Amino acid sequence: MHDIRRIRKDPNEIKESIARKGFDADIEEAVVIDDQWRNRIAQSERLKSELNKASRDIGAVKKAGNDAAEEMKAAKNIRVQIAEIDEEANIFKDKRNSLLLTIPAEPDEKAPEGLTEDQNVIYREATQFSKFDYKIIDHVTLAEELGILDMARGSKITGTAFPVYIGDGATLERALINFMLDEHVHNEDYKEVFIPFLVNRDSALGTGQLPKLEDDMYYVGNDELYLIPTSEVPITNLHRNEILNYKDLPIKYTAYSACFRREAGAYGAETRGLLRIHQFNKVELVQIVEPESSEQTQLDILSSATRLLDMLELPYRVVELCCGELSFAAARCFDIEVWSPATENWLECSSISNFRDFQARRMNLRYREKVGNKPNYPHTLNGSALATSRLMVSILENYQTPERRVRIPRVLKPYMNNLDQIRGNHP
RNA sequence: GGAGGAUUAGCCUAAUUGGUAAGGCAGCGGUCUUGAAAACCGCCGGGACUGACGUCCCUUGCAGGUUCGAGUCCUGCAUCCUCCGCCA
Repeated sequence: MHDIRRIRKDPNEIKESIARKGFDADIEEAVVIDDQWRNRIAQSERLKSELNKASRDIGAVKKAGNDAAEEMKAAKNIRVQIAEIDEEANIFKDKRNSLLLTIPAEPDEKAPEGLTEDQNVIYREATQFSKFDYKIIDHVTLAEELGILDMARGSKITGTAFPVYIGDGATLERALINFMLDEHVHNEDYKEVFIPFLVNRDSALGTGQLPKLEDDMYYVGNDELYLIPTSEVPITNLHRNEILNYKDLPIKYTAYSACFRREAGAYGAETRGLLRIHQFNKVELVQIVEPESSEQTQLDILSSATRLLDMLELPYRVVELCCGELSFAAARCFDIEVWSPATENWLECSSISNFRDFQARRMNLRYREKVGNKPNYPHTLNGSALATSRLMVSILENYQTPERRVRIPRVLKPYMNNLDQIRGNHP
């Protein structure tokens, strides 16, 4: 949520800024409503001051054994006035806040201009491609042939685009997750957390999934809970409504979670097999840092993620999103894309975002630079490192042999009982 | 799910029949000291207004209610503890 004081100072600054994202918002209206709120609050506080004084006087009169009926009557009158004014104040406050909650984060100065995908910028050119002198078949055909993936049964037990991994496929999925977590925890200094996969409404509002993405989340009505679309939501919200000590920063968390996305309206060729599924696995990195260091932190997270792809020896490139492609809460974002040789497509397997103070403000997350100082908003960042489903696609295709087997990437072998190849049903 | 108890600022602990949150520890700044400790002084939940000094409002798990006035009384909810029930 944006700083209403800043908006009041210069409504056009934010208006122009979010226009880079292709957004428009009635910011003047928010200021008008805020004026109304301020007006009521000032009145209310003046009356409360009067009431407090009157009450203390009544106490003194009664203690002295005198009658205070008149004074009590007057005081009651003040209370009634306060109730009326507070009610109005709350209406204005709610109205102002729900308006503010629909205004997206401002893009970073460095975010490239543009509103559509083709205006994204290649931030880092593709790494070395594998050369094949035989035909590579696509991941679904191969995986189902090998018997390590079963889309049809997933569809039977749950619905379309809920994959079932079987045998070495299931082990490979688990190997990827464990490999990535181990790297972040043991070869970097992230703290591992295991979080709930359902969150309440306040959490989803805090990181900015709500109100905009309501239709993209699975909602459990009985308990008013949302299935998480990413572990960013529970992890970042761990410190919602807290005031952190500057000595605690940076906070670095990593977690595995299943992620659930309804992907409303998304069907077609791009959804084939594991390309776009309703439940997938992801290892996430989240950092809470002081504002001055967030730009560097985002690059750090980017290299933590690309390091995994280097180790997995998969071809990838890094794309920086233009303003219009940035998510609601993001100020700047890098996507990492792995190569699918069968379809000759780039597949997004990571998104690394700097939210600056946008999420912190929404969730009232603050830190104190020094004792006695006013609390300040930290910057929050996160990045997938990495989402497994498209890695799986890329592994199945890039590590495919002429015999239609799949070699196991070197770094994953220890996690696969030193298995060399997935042979599946092939001899 | 049921019964009983608990929740006061980072931690610990007070507050008479309802009278407007007292204190300790830790922490930070200062005086003193060669340095440190001790001692002493100040700060030590959030917010609004103000150039500043300050003034005011809110805060006893959360949300309501009763009252001139609520940590205290009433209702609902949450969390924790104990016991019972259920359960991978």
